Amino acid sequence: MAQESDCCSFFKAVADVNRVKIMLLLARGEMSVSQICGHFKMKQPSISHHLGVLRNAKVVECRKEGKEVFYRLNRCCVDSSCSGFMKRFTDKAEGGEV
Amino acid sequence: MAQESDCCSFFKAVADVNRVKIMLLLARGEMSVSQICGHFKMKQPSISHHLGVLRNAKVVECRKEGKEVFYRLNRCCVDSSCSGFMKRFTDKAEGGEV
DNA sequence: GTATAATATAGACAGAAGTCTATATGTTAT
DNA sequence: ATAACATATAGACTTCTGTCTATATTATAC
Repeated sequence: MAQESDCCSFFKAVADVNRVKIMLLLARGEMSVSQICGHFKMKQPSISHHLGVLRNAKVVECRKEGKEVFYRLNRCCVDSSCSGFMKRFTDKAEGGEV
Repeated sequence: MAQESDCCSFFKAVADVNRVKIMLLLARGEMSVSQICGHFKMKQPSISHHLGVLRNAKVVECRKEGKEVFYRLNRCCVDSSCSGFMKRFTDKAEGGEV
């Protein structure tokens, strides 16, 4: 099925405290990078790095407006990844090959 | 709330392909360490290491029987961690402090 | 054009994490 | 007590990851 890498890209993205904090911020609404930076001690490049990880994992999406980039949470990704993951452990069909 | 560390211990545990594979195996039922080893190329100490990570995160539980240790999946942990995590992003109350 | 601002990228570095070999611990059998 | 087996732990090594500084990129303003 080779689905582990996908599932893991989500979970790896979410396995960092600062990234979860960013996600919680974005859960309140769209935010520019500098606005996000305002909530952390980390430097801007570190924030950009985390946003990149979240973006690659489809956990957040962004849109450009002028010189700013606005990020928003992709709740669908969070929900489907979590739900899908749970399901894998109740679905008896899986586990045949590992 | 300082809940991030807990949530992250689960997600860190789950953010590794081999650990997810172990979990999928255990979803089929209780298994001894050597049985688990039989499904991987990794050496036994590596398996034990991963089991330790999963155990610390409460993702699996174990019981000793003679010289063998049987591990089983703690579905409750998986479900509550995933559900709880999803909830944090729909619950508007959170996000006040980060 | 140059300057300034917002974000991303590159590279260095430290610390975390995964895998290995070797060994310790604990359990059963002889 | 000794041996054999199952599992865990310790330590070394390598790779991955998070953070930083410095710089590149892109957009606006002058």
